[in-house]
Amino acid sequence: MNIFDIYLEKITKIIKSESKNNTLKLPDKLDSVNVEIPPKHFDCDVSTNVSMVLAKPNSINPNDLAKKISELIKKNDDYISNIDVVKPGFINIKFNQKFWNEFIKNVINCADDYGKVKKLKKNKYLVEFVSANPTGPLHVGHCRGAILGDVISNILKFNNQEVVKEYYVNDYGNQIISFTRSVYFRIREIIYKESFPKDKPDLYPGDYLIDIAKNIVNENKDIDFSKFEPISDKLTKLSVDQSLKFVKSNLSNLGIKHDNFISETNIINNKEVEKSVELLKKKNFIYEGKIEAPESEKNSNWVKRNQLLFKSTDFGDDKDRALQKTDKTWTYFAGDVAYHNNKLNRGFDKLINILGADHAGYIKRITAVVEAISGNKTKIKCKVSQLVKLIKDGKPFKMSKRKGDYITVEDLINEVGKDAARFIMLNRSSDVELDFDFSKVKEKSKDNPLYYVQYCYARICSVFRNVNININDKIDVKNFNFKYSSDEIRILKKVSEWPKCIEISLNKLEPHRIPVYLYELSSEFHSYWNMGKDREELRFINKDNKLSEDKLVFLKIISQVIKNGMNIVGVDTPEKM
RNA sequence: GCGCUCUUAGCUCAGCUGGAUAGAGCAUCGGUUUUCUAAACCGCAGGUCGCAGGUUCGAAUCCUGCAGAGCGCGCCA
Repeated sequence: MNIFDIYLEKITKIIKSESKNNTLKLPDKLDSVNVEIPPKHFDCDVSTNVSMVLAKPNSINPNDLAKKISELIKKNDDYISNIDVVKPGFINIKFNQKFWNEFIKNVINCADDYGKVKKLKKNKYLVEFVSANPTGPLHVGHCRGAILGDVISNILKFNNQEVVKEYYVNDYGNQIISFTRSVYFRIREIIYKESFPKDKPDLYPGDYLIDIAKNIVNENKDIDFSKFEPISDKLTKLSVDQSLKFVKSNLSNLGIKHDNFISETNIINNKEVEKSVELLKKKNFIYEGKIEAPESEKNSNWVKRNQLLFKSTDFGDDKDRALQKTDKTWTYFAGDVAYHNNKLNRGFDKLINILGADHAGYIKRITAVVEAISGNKTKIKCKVSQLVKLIKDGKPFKMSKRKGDYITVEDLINEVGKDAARFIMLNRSSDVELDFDFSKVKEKSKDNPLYYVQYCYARICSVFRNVNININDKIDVKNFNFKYSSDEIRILKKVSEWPKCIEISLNKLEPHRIPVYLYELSSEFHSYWNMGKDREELRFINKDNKLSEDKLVFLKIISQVIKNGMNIVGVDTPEKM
């Protein structure tokens, strides 16, 4: 039940019917008419700008028009206790007890579904996220994008959308060759006691390669490791598999599970690149040509060469993009073209890619590919997760690949826990760089928004515990008739904003709104709780050690919203803290 | 040089896709526990929404220009 939508519908109906009677002129579009949350200092529950939008086409003062429309709204509506017209022409509506009764019954009946966007067309989504190179465990930088993608998927699923979560494995190209060679040297270290060549810059030095090498040696007694060349393909596959084991375990520590892992090598071996290039050629988006040196290469020995290019400039990209190297192998981009063609062939309605800030420059060419192949039928939305600045002991902490100052996801989870990592990483808009302060995240206080929200839930649970009622029991509210004070209604208003929070998070793919909202709701609740210290009538449990029906239902719906929200964020709601 | 993102209180950030007197937390200072969980609450103070124009009845929000910060710009992936 989204009370803002309900009243927007109602108001739209009223003005349309007035327009039919020729008593009101409407503009071409009614998009800008809205029903919103009024600022705090007004004593009302919802407000609308309808008269300001309609004033101009009717050449009438918005205040006068507001008076006329507010009369029409109030007529035949016995849920309104008061309706005001305020300064520029806002109409402010205050609801009566009957309204809040209906509202509460509705929330109780919706239960786990409360907040879902109604009348939403069911779409098939593909969310691609993380897709980090399979050359080692995930580090903290990957973490934010991972959580962002996971929670965006949760929001979509909460709204009954079909979602496939996918990880694209870049197991092809030069980096993987270096990686495999590094593993090979580690294997020689184990078997032939040769020390690892530390001076070669193209090798991966990390200690985790030792574990990978050990596992490979132990699990493949039949392989002859004496020479690299004969086993290179096999070793590549084994190394990537081992590496992905780390990655999957990291993700699972974060509470994340992908549905698919798609291998770039498979895509290339299946000739999907050739097929995609053929397709684009037919559509006239591919040609042979030369590209200019980038600005950063102006002074180097850049050589212009003829090569296969994709016309991404047709779609607003800075330059056309190369598909093939001189040695005729495919570029990374070519593989990605094929991968996106593959996505499109699987019949998704919408594609979502979560990228790290360092890959933002890639967005234009990939949206260009999707547009070119699908003929603009399937939309792709790329979300960028900005950098995470680590702060330890009040100082910025720079990560480098050198041993020792490299924080992995595992380190992070060990230090702060899955829930704190998820909640804190989500608590900010993904467009903004995030300060991640280790000491603060571990703190069990108000400084830590996770505990603040969880504590709210735990407090509610403790009330239920004290009166021996199971918080998860269903409540039959059919015959209830509640009476709430203005302090309680203030919280109910916040509860009524939940569907709106979900709707915006969904439309804009901005999960940070959920933790922000949950914090605000919790704040209202903690505030109310403390009022009970001075005013006995505001306590939940009365003198006879009973919980009134009013309070029971009141607590129930707050806990319900917190639970629904925390489920989406993917963190626990402990009943005791 | 070009592209993307950002700039709101001393610090870290929200701000509902254009609304009303711009909101939180931290830090500072002061107060609240014989009472349902003080991991909490209450109060004081703090603002030229980077700057300059424009669109509009109305701009922190949209457009243009400028300044600053970050990231990126390969036949790497």
